[in-house]
Amino acid sequence: MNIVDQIKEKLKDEIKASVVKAGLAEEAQIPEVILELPKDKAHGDYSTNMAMQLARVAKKAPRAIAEAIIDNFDQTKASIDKVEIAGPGFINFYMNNSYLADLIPTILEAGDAYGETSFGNKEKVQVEFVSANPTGDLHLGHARGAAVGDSLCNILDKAGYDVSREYYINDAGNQINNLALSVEARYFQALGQDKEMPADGYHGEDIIGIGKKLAEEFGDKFVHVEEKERFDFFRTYGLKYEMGKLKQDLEDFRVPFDVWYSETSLYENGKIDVALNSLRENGYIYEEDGATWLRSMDFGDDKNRVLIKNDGSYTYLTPDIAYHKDKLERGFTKLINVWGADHHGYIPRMRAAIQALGYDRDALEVEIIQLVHLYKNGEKMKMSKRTGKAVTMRDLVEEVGLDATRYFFAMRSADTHLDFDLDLAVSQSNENPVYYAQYAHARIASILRQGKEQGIELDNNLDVSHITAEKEFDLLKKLGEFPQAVTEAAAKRMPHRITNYIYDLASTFHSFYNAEKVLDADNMERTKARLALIQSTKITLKNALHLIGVSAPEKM
RNA sequence: GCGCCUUUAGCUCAGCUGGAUAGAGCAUACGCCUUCUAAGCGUACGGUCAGAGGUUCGAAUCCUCUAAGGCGCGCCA
Repeated sequence: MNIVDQIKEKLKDEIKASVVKAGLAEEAQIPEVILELPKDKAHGDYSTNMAMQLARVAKKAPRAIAEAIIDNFDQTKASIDKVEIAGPGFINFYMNNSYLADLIPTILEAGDAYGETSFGNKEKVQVEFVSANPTGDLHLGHARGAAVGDSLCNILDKAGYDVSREYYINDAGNQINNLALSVEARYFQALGQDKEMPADGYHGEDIIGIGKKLAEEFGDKFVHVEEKERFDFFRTYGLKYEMGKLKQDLEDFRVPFDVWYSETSLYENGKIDVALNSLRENGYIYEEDGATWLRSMDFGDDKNRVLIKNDGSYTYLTPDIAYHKDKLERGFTKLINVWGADHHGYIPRMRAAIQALGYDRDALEVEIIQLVHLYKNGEKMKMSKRTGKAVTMRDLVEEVGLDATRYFFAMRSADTHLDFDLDLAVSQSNENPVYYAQYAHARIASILRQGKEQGIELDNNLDVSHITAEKEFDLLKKLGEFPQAVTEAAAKRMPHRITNYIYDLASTFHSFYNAEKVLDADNMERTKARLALIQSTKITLKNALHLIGVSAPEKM
């Protein structure tokens, strides 16, 4: 628990004590003390609505209750300068903020670890995201899912969860056969021969590339090979090629995975059969019209679902159920799936399946990523996977830059439709907030460099009592909020909270920078204290930026 | 038809557990570099929180209904 939390706890305890002392309510009747950070500075550093909450229990007017509370309040117990009653019955606390300076050594010592909390209690959480079919390039929607998923994992990790990041490889279904046929067609075409693309073929440029590559490497060798063998080769080759590209693209996007989970492996090790048997034993399976069905309606789905088609093959759902069963058997108590909006209808059946397997349906949580629309020259760009005209993640990063792309995706709440204005993101103007945040970091780095050149070193027994200016305390307060920002972003699964925090912190620093000078040869004590303050800011800013996969440059 | 998401300043979006006068950025207007990075800071302008009811000390926030836009509703994945 850091200094800020400690002060808040003291304040809460003293509020409760005052309520009891004033005879307003029994201890058990007191609701949890809510401390807010007032938006308006004139309302103090913290405020509570306790008096309003107690109005019913105490049968008194809120302002009278507030009077009674502060009459019994011991200010010395929580570093308080002044207490006031305001508005309908708010109690505003004005803190003696000198305690905040103690944050500096805490942050300097914690370094990269600053912001870590034990909120998650090491709970085993599995996050599955991206999981795009290996049949083409990653497009914008995947990029958003990758950015949000990765940021979420980083945040959960920081908040004390035990996180596994996983990618489910759909390497078994029909789409892979279509991939093989598409590769085959492109190969023939590269050789100048006529070959039509399959009806559900993949028209991406990457597949054309594979065809050319194979033609160059093998010439017309596969034209003369038997069809079955040829198909198998193209299937294996195409899959390997696509997966390799996919992994590279994600790595370049700063999105690492702990586990790449193959759908095919579920066929090979019999886990699908095990899952089906389990469902059957539990009595949630029946046969009809030559197919095998799951009674998902028993658990809130609006239809029952086919597991085995009348041609004997599985639907997409079946191996996925086996995969989720496997996740739970590996000891994860929370499964978070990050899905595109076009899959949201899939949630009830997956939840139902988990329940039918005998697990808690709420173990599965699905974060839906809404669609991304790309705008260029003020016009919406058409995106079609079929014609292969979709803008790929790689194109986007190349054009916009990695940091800006990651920041842009992390900036918005995932459940809103995102209009990605390409012209705006590409422009190196200050409209792009990533520069704003990075600039703050680079500015700090520059001051620290110059301090060093002037021979000013940070010593360990620094005296923080020279922190006295209002802008300094504003900055400290913001630094102290970081652990809570991480906790809240984790609890609510909202990475964009971190981006908001970053922006706030950068803004607070820029404001400080313009008001106060750090390096001052005439006041070496204060200079040292301020160097420590901005070093703390640098650490916090960098930690926060890394949570959303954005770099913190030393120079700009 | 049913389900999910969205609707807040001219534009793009925040808004925490229901809290005080709803906030940023961009755009517009005006200030601030002989001084640590002006990719910055400051001031001003800008609002029927889609609409209507309800809950209560108090609603952008919770509930119901309506409207608009998006997505989904396969023995596709």
